[in-house]
Amino acid sequence: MKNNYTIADIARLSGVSKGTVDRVLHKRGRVSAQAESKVKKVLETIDYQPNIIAKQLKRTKEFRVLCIIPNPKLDPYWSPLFRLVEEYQKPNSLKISFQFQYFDPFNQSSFIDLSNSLKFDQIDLVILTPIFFNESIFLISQLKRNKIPYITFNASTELTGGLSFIGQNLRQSGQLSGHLLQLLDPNPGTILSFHLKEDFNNTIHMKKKQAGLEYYFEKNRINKKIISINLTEDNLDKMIDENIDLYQPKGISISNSLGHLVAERLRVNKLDIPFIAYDRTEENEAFLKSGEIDFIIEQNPYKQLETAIKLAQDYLIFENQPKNQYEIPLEIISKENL
Amino acid sequence: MKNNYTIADIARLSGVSKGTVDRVLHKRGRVSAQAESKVKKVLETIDYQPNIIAKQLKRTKEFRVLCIIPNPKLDPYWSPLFRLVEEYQKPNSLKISFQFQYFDPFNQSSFIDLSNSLKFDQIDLVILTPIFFNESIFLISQLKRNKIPYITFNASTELTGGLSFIGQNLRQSGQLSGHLLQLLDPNPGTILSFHLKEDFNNTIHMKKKQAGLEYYFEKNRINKKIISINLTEDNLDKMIDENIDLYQPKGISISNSLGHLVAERLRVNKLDIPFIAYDRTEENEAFLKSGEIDFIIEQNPYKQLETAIKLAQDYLIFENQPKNQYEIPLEIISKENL
DNA sequence: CACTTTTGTGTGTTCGAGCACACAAATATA
DNA sequence: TATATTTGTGTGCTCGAACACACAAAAGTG
Repeated sequence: MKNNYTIADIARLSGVSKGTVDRVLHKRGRVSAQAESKVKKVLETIDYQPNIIAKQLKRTKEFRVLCIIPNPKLDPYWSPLFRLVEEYQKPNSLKISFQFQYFDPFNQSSFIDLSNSLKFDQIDLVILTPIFFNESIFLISQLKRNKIPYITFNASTELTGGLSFIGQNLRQSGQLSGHLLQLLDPNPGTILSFHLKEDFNNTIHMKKKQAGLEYYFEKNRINKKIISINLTEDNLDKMIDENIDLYQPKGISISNSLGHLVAERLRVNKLDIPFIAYDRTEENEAFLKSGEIDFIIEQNPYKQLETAIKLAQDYLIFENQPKNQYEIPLEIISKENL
Repeated sequence: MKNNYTIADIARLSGVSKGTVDRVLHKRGRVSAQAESKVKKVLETIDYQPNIIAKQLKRTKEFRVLCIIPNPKLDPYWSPLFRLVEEYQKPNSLKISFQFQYFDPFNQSSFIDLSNSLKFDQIDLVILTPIFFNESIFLISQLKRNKIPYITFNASTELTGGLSFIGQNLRQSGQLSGHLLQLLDPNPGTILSFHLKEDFNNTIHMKKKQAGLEYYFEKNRINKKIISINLTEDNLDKMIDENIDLYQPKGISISNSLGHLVAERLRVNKLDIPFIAYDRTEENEAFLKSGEIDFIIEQNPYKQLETAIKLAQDYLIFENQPKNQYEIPLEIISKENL
């Protein structure tokens, strides 16, 4: 059961030189049929696992990882990523460099511009957040053409071919949101589902959460009507007020991290409507404390990107194939466990 | 900002040989005052980070990690650990070996026996589950005496000195349990908190969960009375029935993974009482589906041990000091997101 | 003063994989 | 048959840290 055979061991066991063993292992030709069979016979009896440490020491080329992420400055949801950017930008002795490129999470054309400006010459792996559906598909097709492995996080594209996806089951999070709303007010009525400042049809996470929310009430045959409202205009406050006034909802959910905008209206209008928000931003936490927000469903983008980076290192250095998908559990935050 | 200085670089820059640089770096003496100051001057201007890969290649000694965990065969809660045991027992090229030692999670004397039989001669790191408070303290004091770094997971001992702890905030999970029970039935009344087959006073996780549960109702001034019931006898079924009958509770919680034993009684007696169970065992999942269990709070011991193992490797090989604590988020499982 | 011991310094080898290179033997081409 | 080319094989160097070893110069001892 003991291991740790080296190329020199194999050479000795098969009666050839380590150069020949190396040629057999890497299929580089220049080996006679006899020599090859001798080596292969030995390889069958032992379990040879090359020493990755030695392999990495020999490597002179630096691996380059490109991270395409939303600008942490433009959305509090993404701001925790800053710490990771700082940590992984400094040089290390592992011969892996990380390069970060930002786009505006509220503006798809900034994602397009970034995609077009990218050069994949010397990139060994890409980590990206495909929050814009169509544009991500284009970018990913480019990666495939260039045969660059990629890891997605936070949102999935339903496209196979990536090395790994790290994130939550968004549909499930929608269901969870529905369940919590139902617990908070079991009476029949209307649920308002707000989609703020984003293009609902092209932003994957919104669609999936919405689908999960609807599925929950449908599957459990609960007498509640879900009204989905997209607001991209400037006078958000007024629109939110009007919709709440119109529908008199028994519960409110929101699909991105801007819940505080809705909570603010609840506070101003002194309304006590069950409200589930997403993401642990400072603003949302404040409204959770003061009671306008009943639960926050936290997605932990920091942990997602951290996992992606660790997987990338593990893949490049130790040649460990990651699992297809890693689910970061949803955290449910209430006033009590803040 | 570029890095990757080698010992040879430093030798050249300071006008001495790499042997001398090495002696300065490792404080092994045999260096003249002049030579030392020359080398130190260079070290101050550059940011030398030794190449860990080369360091590890040179290492001949195998690191030995001892994992002291509950026997996965004796409790369904721990059974997922089997996969990890299998995966990490096979040899790798990293010169780290993992050794697993089991104790019975329902029997503290088995933990004592195991503790006494351990030899720490050639152990470089210990990973353990300190579910028995007093006995763990003794074991940990031994580890400290032998200066063996250790990582705890699943339960914490409140003792400092460990490398890292991986687990959940148990107190918080008790609060969460209380919150969910409150949502399921907001009326005043009694909550039964069962502690089955375990010594309440010596099992940390039970105490902490209980404290969290009580704190939730206290802090929010909710008119509910918490009754804590310890059952270690054989005729559990009868005792559970009697207590439910006596107190007519508005909600039930349990502090370990044996919730299915209570759920079974709810089914037999056709009772519809809100019930929060812990841990995603097969039995619990079945009762979640059929409705006796309303929520399962999952602690994911697999992910905990996996994290502990990864941290151990990272610490030994790459000399990365882990954070003091890693929280694995609690997962809330309901019928909808099973 | 002759010697032993200590101090200081540089050189060289090892870990294991990977590859360049030297060089013989076997074919191919003139 | 003489020369050129291909095929097959082994040797040896490299990556960077760590440490053994050789060996000088300096200091200590009789």
